Amino acid sequence: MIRDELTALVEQALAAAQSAGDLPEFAAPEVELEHPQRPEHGDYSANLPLRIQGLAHMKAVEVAEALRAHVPAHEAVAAVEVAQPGFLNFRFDDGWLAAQTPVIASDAAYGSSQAGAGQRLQIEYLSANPTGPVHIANARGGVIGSTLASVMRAGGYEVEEEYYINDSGSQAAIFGRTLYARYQQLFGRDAEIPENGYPGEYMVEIAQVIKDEAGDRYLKPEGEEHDPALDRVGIDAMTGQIREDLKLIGVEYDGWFSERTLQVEGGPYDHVLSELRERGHIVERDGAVWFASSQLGESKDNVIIRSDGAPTYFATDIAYHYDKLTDRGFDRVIDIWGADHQGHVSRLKSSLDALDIDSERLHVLLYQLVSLRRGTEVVPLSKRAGEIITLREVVEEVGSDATRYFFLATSPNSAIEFDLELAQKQSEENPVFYVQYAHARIAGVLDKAAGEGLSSEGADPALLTHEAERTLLRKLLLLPEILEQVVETLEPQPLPHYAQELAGAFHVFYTQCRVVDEDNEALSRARLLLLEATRVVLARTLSLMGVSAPDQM
RNA sequence: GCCCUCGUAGCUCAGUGGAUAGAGCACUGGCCUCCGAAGCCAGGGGUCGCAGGUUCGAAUCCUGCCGAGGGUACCA
Repeated sequence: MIRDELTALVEQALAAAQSAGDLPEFAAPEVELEHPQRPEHGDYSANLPLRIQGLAHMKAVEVAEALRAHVPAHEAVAAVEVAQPGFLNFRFDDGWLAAQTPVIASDAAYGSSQAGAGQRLQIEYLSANPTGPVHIANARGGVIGSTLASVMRAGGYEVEEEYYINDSGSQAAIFGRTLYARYQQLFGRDAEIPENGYPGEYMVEIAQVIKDEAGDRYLKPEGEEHDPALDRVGIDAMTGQIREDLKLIGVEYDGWFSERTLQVEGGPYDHVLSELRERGHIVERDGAVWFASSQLGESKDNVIIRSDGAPTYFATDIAYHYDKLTDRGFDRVIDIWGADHQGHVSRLKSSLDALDIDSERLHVLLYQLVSLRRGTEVVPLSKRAGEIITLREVVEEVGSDATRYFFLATSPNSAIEFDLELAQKQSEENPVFYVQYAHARIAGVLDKAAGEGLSSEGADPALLTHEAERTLLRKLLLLPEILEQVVETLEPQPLPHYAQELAGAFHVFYTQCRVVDEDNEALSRARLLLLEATRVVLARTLSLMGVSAPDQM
């Protein structure tokens, strides 16, 4: 991308200035260019002179002058200027800028890179317990995860998206007991929902579906334990519903991984346990088996097998990550978790290190929790509370595009509040429509032009000299940098903000520059080309966010 | 108590070492005989929680304090 080329110019200027004796020899920090806020400061700015003034024992402005004298010529650069208190500013050449239009317009994958080429990356996200429907707070992880997956693919990674199904353990057991109670009730028995069970109505619906399909196959004599096969049927039904609900917001996985399969004889769970035991990381105490994590600098030990013989979530999670990072051979794994799992990060990483797996290959991205409100009233989110606001309900009211945009535009580090009462209103005011409207407008103009027999064929981009045209072009050139930033920080929020800026630049252009003009066909063709380039970048940005790019609204 | 995250315009939030801190919503005023007014233009509104420190330069980094959310289970 252009920024890297200009960065190289500064590095070359430094080396040349030093070898010419205009600057003393010293090891300089890495050169980084930034975008000045004010247009009069140019398109890119290097603060290197300010950072090395001490090393050079010179005033920053003098350093900048020495560098400027050695900056090699470049087709994209019209001017290199020194500004107080010691910046080195670069200004684009208008001809070069305009010439980027056809390059962008013809590259549907504009902004892609090969940063992750040859690396297999797994992103695991959402993975809500399959003990109830997906609710709106779960959706935040789904939107972040699916967007990151798209962006990482654009960054050259080979990406697999996975949902980890917690189908064993105590929550699954309680789910099974609740389901059996509901199932029995359908046969007229006076069964009670267990304490800490799942009282929601959806359990009745699942029981009904099972009864419709299997009749009384799972009905045992009163007082007898229920058939564990019922649990699996129930979990499968719930998982199927989750899968369908997530499609509503454009979340689809490459794989669904069952926690239970880790525990087969001789599987990852057995292996990890014996491996940890051999390496001396296991202690037994109070009838339970512990991972001796305090020896590894953790604040405490952690139970991995409870005194009732059942593995904890932590134990199977070690096995799960072992499986991903060794057996399945991913180079990197990204887990996206709600902040309520924050305490789990450090002990999981320490367990991987204990198994000689470099825990740096695992990135856990935490997002702060979503709270729900209806007006001034706080709505509880727990599945074990009666009321559940499902993702499906919210999406049907607010729409997938507005929901995704809402979750993408805020930093994962900020807790957010979803107000159901304002959801509809907020959706109408959602900036996503501002962006989509830009896309629809472009489609409309291209359509009109085609109707009049006009196209961008043979366009001369050098005619794009209007201030609004150049501003728009400058925005188009930013996409590669935005994608690189998301790949590096694993935070998606630059995408929607960029989309909004780009749409804004387009709307200004549209207001000031008439595209289809019978009296000036050459200019019309050039502007149509600019529209095509803008459409490529807008559509690409929206597509990476999982938001639709409509031709009409 | 200890650990993690947050505190920026009336509201919702961007901005994580640069030059005069931004956007959307809300508010005030203006712009459609002309490609979509879901748009554009102009305006008001800020001690960037508080106090120190580091730096040529701090909303951004460090320390302390205040406030909010989360964690600190033989739940997941």
